[in-house]
Amino acid sequence: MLGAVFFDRDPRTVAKDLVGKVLRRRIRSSWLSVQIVEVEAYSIREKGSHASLGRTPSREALFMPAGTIYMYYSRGADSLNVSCRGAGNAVLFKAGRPFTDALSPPESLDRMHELNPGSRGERPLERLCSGQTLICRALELRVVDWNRRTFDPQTFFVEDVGYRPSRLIQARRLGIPKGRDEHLLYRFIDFDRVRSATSNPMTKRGFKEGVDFRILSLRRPSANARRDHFWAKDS
DNA sequence: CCAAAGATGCGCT
DNA sequence: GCGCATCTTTGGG
Repeated sequence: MLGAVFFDRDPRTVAKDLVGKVLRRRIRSSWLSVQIVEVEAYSIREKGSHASLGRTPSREALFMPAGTIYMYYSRGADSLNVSCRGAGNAVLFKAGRPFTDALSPPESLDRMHELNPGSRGERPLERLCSGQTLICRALELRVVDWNRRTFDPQTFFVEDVGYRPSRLIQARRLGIPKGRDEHLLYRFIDFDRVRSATSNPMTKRGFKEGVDFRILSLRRPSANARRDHFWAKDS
């Protein structure tokens, strides 16, 4: 299980490292699993974040220690975040892909389809968790149960299963109104699994490489050199 | 009251 | 495959 130490870092670093990790959720006796495909980072220092709107009871989790679950309800559905280093900083889980292994056998997929049925027939497996609220539906995660709580190895946690993406797409975040730091490239998508992401920045009309998105290769040259290069243009 | 880190269907290019 | 209207439910002004 990834603990507080994992989340006690810059939310952009946490977001990048979360791509490929697996959400584990126990419903009664069966474990449901979703591998993370897309994540967004939010900082209190920019206007896209909920934290920048002020500290209120419903946003309190954002200001609690790194690793605290922040859930909110908007437009008829729940969304999942985790607080990171720096009061008000967090990552938002945007999309994932159903995952099976010894802990979550193929039958677990049936349970997820039940929890998140399509309005017209069963969803394609590849699109079952391709949205922030779809993840929450498929894993039965709700604000009343999980907001302000921490991960728990008995019922809900994040696991490193050893998967390492070869490339990430770094892009603008979704749903950020104009003037709210919408240009920041704080969204990260597994290049090889973009079909399970909310949308594909590379094929979006009007999106230009180097402005609206960029490709990060995660081959193994100096991690520090990479990081400096990637973030050199941030304010 | 109404905007909100959204999702869906339907119509189009 | 994309854009836009429409549906959604709650917290906060």
